Formats: sequence, C-alpha cells, structure tokens
Amino acid sequence: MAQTAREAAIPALAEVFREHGYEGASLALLGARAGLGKGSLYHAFPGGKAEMAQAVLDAIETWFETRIYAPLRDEPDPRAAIRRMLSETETYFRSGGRACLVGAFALTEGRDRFAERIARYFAAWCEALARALRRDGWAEAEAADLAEEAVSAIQGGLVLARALGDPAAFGRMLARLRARLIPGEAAEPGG
Amino acid sequence: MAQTAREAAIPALAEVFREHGYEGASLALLGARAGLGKGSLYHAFPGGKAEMAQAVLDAIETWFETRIYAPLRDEPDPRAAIRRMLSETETYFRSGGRACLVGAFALTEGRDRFAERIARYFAAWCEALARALRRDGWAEAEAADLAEEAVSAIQGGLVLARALGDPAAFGRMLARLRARLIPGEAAEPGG
DNA sequence: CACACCTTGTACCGATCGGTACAAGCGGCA
DNA sequence: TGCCGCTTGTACCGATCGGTACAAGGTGTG
Repeated sequence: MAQTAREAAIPALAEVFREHGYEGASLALLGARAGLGKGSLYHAFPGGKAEMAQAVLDAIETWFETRIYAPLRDEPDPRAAIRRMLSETETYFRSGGRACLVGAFALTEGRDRFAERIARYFAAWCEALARALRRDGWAEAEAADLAEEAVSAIQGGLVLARALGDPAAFGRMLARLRARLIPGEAAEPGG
Repeated sequence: MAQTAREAAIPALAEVFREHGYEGASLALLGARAGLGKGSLYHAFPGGKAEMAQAVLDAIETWFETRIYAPLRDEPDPRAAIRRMLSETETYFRSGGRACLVGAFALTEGRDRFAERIARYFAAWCEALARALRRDGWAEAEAADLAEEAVSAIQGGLVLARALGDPAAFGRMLARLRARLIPGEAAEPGG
C-alpha cells in the first residue's frame, strides 16, 4: 500500500529536515534515512522534496493539534491541559535533545516557502494556550500575553539547549514556565 | 588594502548566512551580495566559505562583546548596562525583522561545524548578564537563572517574530523582559 | 614609459544537487 | 504456469555546488 509506505517514511524524513533544514536536506540523505531508493521516494512523493516537507509539516501539525492544541481548547480542566502541554512538549522535544523543525524553517529561507504553515503552527499554539489560560481565570489581555511568552520561551529554550549542547537548559525553561503558567502549584524539585 | 576589502565584505556575507543558513548560503549568493567576483572572494578569504563564516562569527562575537557583554560586566551602574543591552538588542535585530545568525546556525547542522563558537556566544551572554544582575542585588542562583531565561527569551522572540511574520512580537518580548530584569521601573507604554 | 605586483574575471574541475525515464523485478491472480 | 501491474533500482539529465588555476587588467613606483 502506497499510503502506508508514505506514512512510514515521514518520521525519518522529518528527522532529516529537522537536523539539516530544508536546503540542507538532500535527496540522498532523505532516501538513506527513510530506507528508500530514489524511485520509491518519488513514487510516494511525486512532488519531490517540497511534497516531502509538506507531508512532514502536515504530520507535525496534526500531532500538535491532537495532543496539545485540542486539549488546551476543550479539556474541561484547563490546568490539566496546560500540565499536559508541558509534559507532551518535554517528551516531544526529547527533553531538549531535539530541535523544532518549524522553528528551524522559520529562521532560514524555508520561511518564504512555508510561511503560511509556519505562522499557522505558532498562531494556533498561542491561541489554544491563551484560551486555556482564559478559562483558568486570567484576563483576556494577560492570557494572550502569557501564551505568547510561553510559546516563545519554548522556542528559545530549544535554541539555547542546542546552542549550549546542554539539553537540561530546556528542562530548566519548562520548569520556569510551569511556575508562571500554573502559579501556586509546587514545582517538582527539578531532575 | 586586502584587510579593508575583507572587512567591507563581512556585513554582506553575514546577511546571506543569516537568511539562508550555512548550507543555503551559496558562493553565488555570497559573491553577489558582497559585490565581489569569485576571484576577489577567494582572495579575501582563502579558506573559502568556512573562513567567511568564521570571519562573520568573529565580527558578531566582537560586536556583542564590545557593545553588550563588556558593559554588563564592567559598567558601574548595572541597571544602565541592562537597559543598554535591551536597546542595543532591539536595534541590532532591527526590532525583530532580523534573525540571529548564531541561533540559526545552532538549530541546523551548522551546529556541528561551529559548535564551540556558538556555545561560547551564548555562554558569554548568560554569564555577563548574570554578573550584572548579581551586582544589581540578585542572589547568585536567581541571577544565573534569570540571565538564562532572558537570553533564551530573546532567541524565542526572534523565532516567533519571524515565524508569525510579526516583528512586533519581538518588541513585546523585550518589554516583558525589561519588566522582569529591572522590576519597579515603569515600562514605556509600548509603541 | 616600463616594470612589477596586486586584484579580479573567467574558464574549468569533479561532485552533488533535485528531478526524470525506464526497464528489470516482484507481487497477486487466474 | 503465464500474465499483468505496482514497485523499485539505476542510469541519466541539466544545473549548480564549492573550489582551483590562471591570464588579463589595473595600479603604484621607478
């Protein structure tokens, strides 16, 4: 089944884009990591590299929508949703060992190519988190401001963790964020 | 004078690396932006693209050391130094319209090539800011934590501003940062 | 004016880029 | 067994990659 082969390849493709950026991800790398020859790659993704990137962005968008944004919007207990966001984020980014593909695309020229998707990814995150904060009792303006700060902080934490070669920097950032998003709850004495 | 031609080219080269990343910056782009043919480029930078990137990183390191890190460490009034850091940062990153080259390198494979320089850039910033905070009355641990948070936040603000196509997001982040680094000072009613 | 030297444009190198064409190989099905 | 169609490896395309070689052009000095 083509659908299966395609979807099976996406995580591998995502890692290559994540580590090398859009331009740096060559078909040779993509094929090797996915375990597919050029023929199979182009059979699964007739649109070539651009379609691979689109598919990867689709998958990421879906993952975040399902696991993070939707709970933030709909979970009856907003604090639980925020806690979940923090722990899912920590897992997803492998505690700082993994970069954010969307963030990496945003910084380099990949931005022009995928500007809409990139903007949507971050805007959706901000809006979903702001809604959760609103439901948790924050005023409209404070909720929006705090949400933007949180999403921005996560990106900054990833940059810094990678730059310093110190994934723990990401964990420290998440701990600070927890204290700010859910004040009054005792933070775990960090690992 | 070779020295002058070399140094005159560096800002142009920096912009290309900034917008395209290390791999995405081709010699054609670099030469065109710098207004130099291939011959001149290799005359000024015999080591090729790698030496150009090194020279650009050198220049950035020097700029930040002079304009930001040194004042943070030595300026008698630490609050003035912090205020200066914020305004210099805002200017340097063109109020969010300009990405951070070092951050962009950190996210993609450029990291492996320049890992040491990248780590030093961020570590020096964190340490200098922590020292200023310490001199402003913060306890050792809080100063270090707050400094890391600030440097991380600046990177996050740049990513978000570029991702959303909304440079103002960077300004909002700087305003939040000012309130946290220099509590009690009235913030400008944002522009 | 002539010489020497620094600078630069240009042609060229092998490698690799993203992408295409296509034929051999392989499965299911009768 | 023979057939058919999906899948895939491989050869190949023009373009561009980073880098080198070198000769023409410009400049300062005598």
